[in-house]
Amino acid sequence: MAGPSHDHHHHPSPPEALIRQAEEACRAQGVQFTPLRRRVFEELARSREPLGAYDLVERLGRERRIAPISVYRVLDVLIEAGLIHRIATRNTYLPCHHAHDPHGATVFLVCTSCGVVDEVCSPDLTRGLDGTAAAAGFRPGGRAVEVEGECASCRTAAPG
Amino acid sequence: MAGPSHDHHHHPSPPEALIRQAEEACRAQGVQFTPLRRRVFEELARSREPLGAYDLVERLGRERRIAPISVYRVLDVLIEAGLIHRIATRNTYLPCHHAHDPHGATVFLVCTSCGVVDEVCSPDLTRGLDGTAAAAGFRPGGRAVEVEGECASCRTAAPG
DNA sequence: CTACGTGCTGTTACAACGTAACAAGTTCGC
DNA sequence: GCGAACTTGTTACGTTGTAACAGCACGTAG
Repeated sequence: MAGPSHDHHHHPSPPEALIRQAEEACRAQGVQFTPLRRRVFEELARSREPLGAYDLVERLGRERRIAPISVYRVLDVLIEAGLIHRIATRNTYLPCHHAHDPHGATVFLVCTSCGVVDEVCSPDLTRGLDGTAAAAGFRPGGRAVEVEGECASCRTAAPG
Repeated sequence: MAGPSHDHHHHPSPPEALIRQAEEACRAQGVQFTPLRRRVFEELARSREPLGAYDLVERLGRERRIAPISVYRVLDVLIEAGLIHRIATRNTYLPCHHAHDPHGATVFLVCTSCGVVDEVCSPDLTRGLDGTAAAAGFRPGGRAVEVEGECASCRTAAPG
């Protein structure tokens, strides 16, 4: 694992850029970027950490009461359109930070200390994952992988 | 990825063997293998698929009413002792099928069709995962990875 | 034997997460 | 206008997970 690698973790995009990209992606896919969907996406884009569905209910509800079901419906649409991801180990959601290689695996590095999630892609990992799955005769669907641990900032801040 | 591989998916152990191993592991760790804990583990060991906490509540409750909290407490202990795993994407639990290399990653191949979960280890994958995490300055904790897809049986049964 | 600590389970009530069913408003094309 | 497709609102409910406290079993010190 020495030498140059294609691994890279994203440089976090500013919320405005993310929102513009989301709007554009919706137009390209023929998906409506309604006010409610925009508001949900904005909250996720502006949050440092992933948010739970009820976090969104609360934040949107400060302007006008929104039912949980409405938030869940919006989240489903945004996931379907590839604009956000769901972190299953945390029941939280975060905006997608880069166009994904459809043939690559996505890894979410979830920091158990500060809660921040880094979204990375790796050809090495994709190979390892595909090889492992193939050896078991398994055909992976979306290969979204979540790994919990301690992020770089937290490691240096609180050495263990 | 051609040629011999160390990848292997487990040959499912009979429930009795699993239970004996669990009992032994408890003794070795100084953890009590109480009747309730045994019953929970037995249900998991005898099930073809992972079970949810409330599945266990129902199954154990056929003999005598058991509260959800009791089941959750037992599950926590068994997880802590390394005897079972939790599948976060499904909110279900399954017995651990092999002693884990503490330096290796574990992958759960979750079949979206039949629900069966295969637990595999792979040096290739471990390398890919460690490389990816290292590139981001991330120190992985338990590297449990869940991948959804279609298992070998379901692929041949219902070709897509 | 009593008294106390520790660990496991029971009981009750509740919090958090997620969804079903149906009504109503909007947009678009005919 | 009229209907079709889509979006959101409203109400109620189902599922998953936890808090707080009581009781019981067991060992051990006095």
